[in-house]
Amino acid sequence: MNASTSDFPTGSTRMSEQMSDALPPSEQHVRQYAAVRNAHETELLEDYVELIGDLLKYQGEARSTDIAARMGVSQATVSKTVTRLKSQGLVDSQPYRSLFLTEKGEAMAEMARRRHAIVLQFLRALGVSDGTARIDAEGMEHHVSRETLEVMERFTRERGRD
Amino acid sequence: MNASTSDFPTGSTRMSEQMSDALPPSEQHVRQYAAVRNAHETELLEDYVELIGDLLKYQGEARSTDIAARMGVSQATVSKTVTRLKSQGLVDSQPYRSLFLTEKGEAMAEMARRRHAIVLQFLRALGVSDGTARIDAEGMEHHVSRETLEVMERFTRERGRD
DNA sequence: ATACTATCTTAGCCATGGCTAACTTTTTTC
DNA sequence: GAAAAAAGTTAGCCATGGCTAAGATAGTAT
Repeated sequence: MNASTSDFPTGSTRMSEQMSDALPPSEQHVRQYAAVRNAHETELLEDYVELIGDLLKYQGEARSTDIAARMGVSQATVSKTVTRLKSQGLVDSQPYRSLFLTEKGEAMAEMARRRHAIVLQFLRALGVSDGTARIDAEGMEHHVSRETLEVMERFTRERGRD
Repeated sequence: MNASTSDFPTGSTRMSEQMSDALPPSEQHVRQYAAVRNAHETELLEDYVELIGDLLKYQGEARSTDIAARMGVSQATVSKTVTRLKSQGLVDSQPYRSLFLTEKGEAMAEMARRRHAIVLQFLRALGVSDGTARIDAEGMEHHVSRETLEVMERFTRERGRD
């Protein structure tokens, strides 16, 4: 099981002083859930594109095998997803050859990479251990708005760096 | 071709410094993605259970209509998901009647509610606006580990301006 | 009591994202 | 240069999470 589902800090939260647990107005509530569903749609594609970009950058090549190995997924699954990436104009490749990013894919990768880095550095600046920060950043990055990213960046700049 | 050899282009010994964008070792990378996939599995069920708990608490009843309206989803979708919740022993209900949480569902709801509150309060304490904090918290909450939650709690307690 | 309305369920569709198994192509090795 | 290994693809399975349309049940008004 996942740490984030089974574990919980034992300290009390004093949330009774705050309305944080009251139901938001319906329309706002809908927007929240819609935002989450929306993020989920692109999440996996962003992860692929980000990983492909990193592989190209650090290993010169992005092969399906490497992706499968790093994502912990079968090659067949990678193949299928890559088809989708190509149909969305994010990736370019010849059969049985290395993968490349289109301009659009490049832009998405760069955005994802930057966002990932901001979240990761923020968590570390906050005092979270490296291993945990990496895991949490991977999951959180797709759900952090522009505004929050800016706040995180500022925080890291001002108080960060141990 | 495949250079599974040097994942970490060396140079800096302190990878907490500037290595934030380098590829982590494969096994660690796999763990990161696995954690995300894992979180996704329970994410929706947690959201339902949390919402049902809130509805029971603040409206006395949890009807499919309310859930559909708040989640921005069709009643049919709610019906289907509730079937799954029941099969997992999280929810209890008679056909055409209000929904209730089992003990297990109650526990999950309580956990989700507290985690949600911690993340939300943390974001606000950080300086993120309320609307954005609500949206981001909804997406982030499922990906925040116990360790990070504790750090967030401490931060809110010490520097929080509620 | 009947009819209308709101709520809930079921059936059947689609896309996504996993998997295994079987096959093809490319690369390596001898 | 042929055989073996590795890499990539395709086909077909499954569960999830959306949807619409149609039917069943419950609640409310007349």
